[in-house]
Amino acid sequence: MAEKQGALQIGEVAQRTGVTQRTLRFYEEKGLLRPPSRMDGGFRLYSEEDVKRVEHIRRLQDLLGISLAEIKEMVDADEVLRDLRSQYRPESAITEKRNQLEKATAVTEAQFAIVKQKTEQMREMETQLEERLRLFTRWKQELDELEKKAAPTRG
Amino acid sequence: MAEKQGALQIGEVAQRTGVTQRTLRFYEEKGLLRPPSRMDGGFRLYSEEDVKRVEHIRRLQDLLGISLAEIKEMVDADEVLRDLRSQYRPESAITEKRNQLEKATAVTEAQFAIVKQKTEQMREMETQLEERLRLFTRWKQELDELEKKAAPTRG
DNA sequence: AGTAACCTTGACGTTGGCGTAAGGTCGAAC
DNA sequence: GTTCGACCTTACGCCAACGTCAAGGTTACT
Repeated sequence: MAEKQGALQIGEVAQRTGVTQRTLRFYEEKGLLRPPSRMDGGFRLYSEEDVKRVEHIRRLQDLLGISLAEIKEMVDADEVLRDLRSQYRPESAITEKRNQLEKATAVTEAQFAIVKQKTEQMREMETQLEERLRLFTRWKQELDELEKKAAPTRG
Repeated sequence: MAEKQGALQIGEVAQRTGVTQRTLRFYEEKGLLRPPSRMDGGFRLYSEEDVKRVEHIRRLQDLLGISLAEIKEMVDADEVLRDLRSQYRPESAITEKRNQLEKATAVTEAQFAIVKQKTEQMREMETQLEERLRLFTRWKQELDELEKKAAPTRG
């Protein structure tokens, strides 16, 4: 029997996600990744879900440019989400579920607000740059005409 | 005679931009801000343009989440832009101007590409979060109905 | 001329996000 | 049963982006 079906060692995860092994252990240390299962010898065994998680973390880092502490909060919210999804059957403790759901909603709404605002500002910056590019091409044309006047039909 | 009309000391700039004086000196040190003029005693005197610049730097930091080194490149490009704008008269050295213009265009296009890509990804993230929120509200409704069935018309 | 508020440079401290050995263990193959 | 690459923990190192004194000079006002 294999340790686990289709489990990945840290090296493979590192390759596939583009981060270093150090980074993976670091994320685990900081609570961004749940401690993965281990082989008998102690080697870490990651799942495909873990890979997705790492990619998600990196996207947040790259796009939002926020700290790992903040990312941890977001990712913890995702964890709540998974919990809700998995044990959606047991009808016990409905009020607790509702609480979790409320909390997850709140966190997600906060994220959404941030992302929305940033998206808007990004759009503004985009149009600004676009305008600048147009300005440049106009200037180039002006330069062209200046040169024509200065040296008309030479050669 | 005032040292300069409407010039600002470092404290005022700090207040207006929301950064510390240390940060302003730091940016100057790193070449992100041109060394401002000084009073006789050595006090820094900033212009309104400098204020805009600081705000721009912070926007880039916040929105794009990139390093100050990268921001410096962008801001340097802006400087070229200003140069072009100001000495747009002298018709000497047209080819040099064209060169600068080409360079500025290239840099701006690179920035634009980055910003465009990030904007797109942000939009994706935005819609993902939106969907998640919808999912949550659906779940809440389901919970409501579950409760109705479990305890019908009580009280 | 005194003084409070503001500024100067210099230098060391801090925090986040990892990098990089050092020394030992594990796993598979030969 | 040894070899060898992948992995383990521990721990110190490093850079960016400032924070935080310290010791003094400047300005403006009275």
